[in-house]
Amino acid sequence: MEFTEQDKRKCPEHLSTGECTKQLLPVKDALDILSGKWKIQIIISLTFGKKRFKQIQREIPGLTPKMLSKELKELEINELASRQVYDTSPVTVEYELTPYGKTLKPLIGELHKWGTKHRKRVIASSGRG
Amino acid sequence: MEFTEQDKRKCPEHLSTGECTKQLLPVKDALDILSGKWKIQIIISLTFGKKRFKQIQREIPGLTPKMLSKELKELEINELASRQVYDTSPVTVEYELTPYGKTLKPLIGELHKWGTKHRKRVIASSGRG
DNA sequence: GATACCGGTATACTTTAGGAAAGCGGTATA
DNA sequence: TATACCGCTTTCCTAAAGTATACCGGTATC
Repeated sequence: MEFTEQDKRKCPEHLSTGECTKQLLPVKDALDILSGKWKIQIIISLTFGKKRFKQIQREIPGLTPKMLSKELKELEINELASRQVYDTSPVTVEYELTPYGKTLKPLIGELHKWGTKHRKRVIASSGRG
Repeated sequence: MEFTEQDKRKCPEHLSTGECTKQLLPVKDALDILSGKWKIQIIISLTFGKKRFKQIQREIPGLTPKMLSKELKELEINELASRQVYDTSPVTVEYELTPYGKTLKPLIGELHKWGTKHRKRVIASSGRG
């Protein structure tokens, strides 16, 4: 049996491949920055205002200092969060979303929106099942 | 030195913690489904229409059959994609986004939007640095 | 002097994600 | 008979992500 003609009708590979790869890169960039178990949780925590190290850790259950430290460094490198050291003793350190970091809000909003709907859907269907 | 009063002014923990954890769960749900190296790429590929197994693999460079198979199964379980088997021989299998899967489009749109801006920003600053 | 807070680091470990390569039954093609 | 396509699965392995635990200098509290 011959599939070639069928393929062209059902799966217009020649039309999609170029567009597809063009879409891929920026989406991957965004996910690189947001993925990982803790990063978004930290960002969300910071959307509610300045926070100190231990304070973030207390807000996010299970987060170890090693992970928090590592993630905060990455957020700093990507200029999404800033670190302020106050010359008190012992030192006070505050983390804050940068204006650039705040540009993530619509995206997080969409994640929240879709996640909420999905949650309802899953709960509803598990109730039935 | 006393930090307690300062803390209350700068870091209103009592105001944010409840809200923060409320935001966390749905966002984590959404990321659970989208994170991983291939899932979004596969979803994007499917937004351009029905695709066959090998066709998806060809469109996404580096994607092994093992990974594709695994990710497609997860997409099916989450009802984001559907699998259609045609009784030809050898068998023809087509994957397609479900209507529910298509509800991800705005979210992917935001990922794309932010990713694109970020990309420009990074390229611009690496040019300066 | 013991304890507890702060903002982390260091070390060692486990777990997970992902990659490489081969192979399966079935069919068609040379 | 050999090769190549389809839609996968299996096995083995590495690298990265994440966890557990202890610790550091400094200060304040009991």
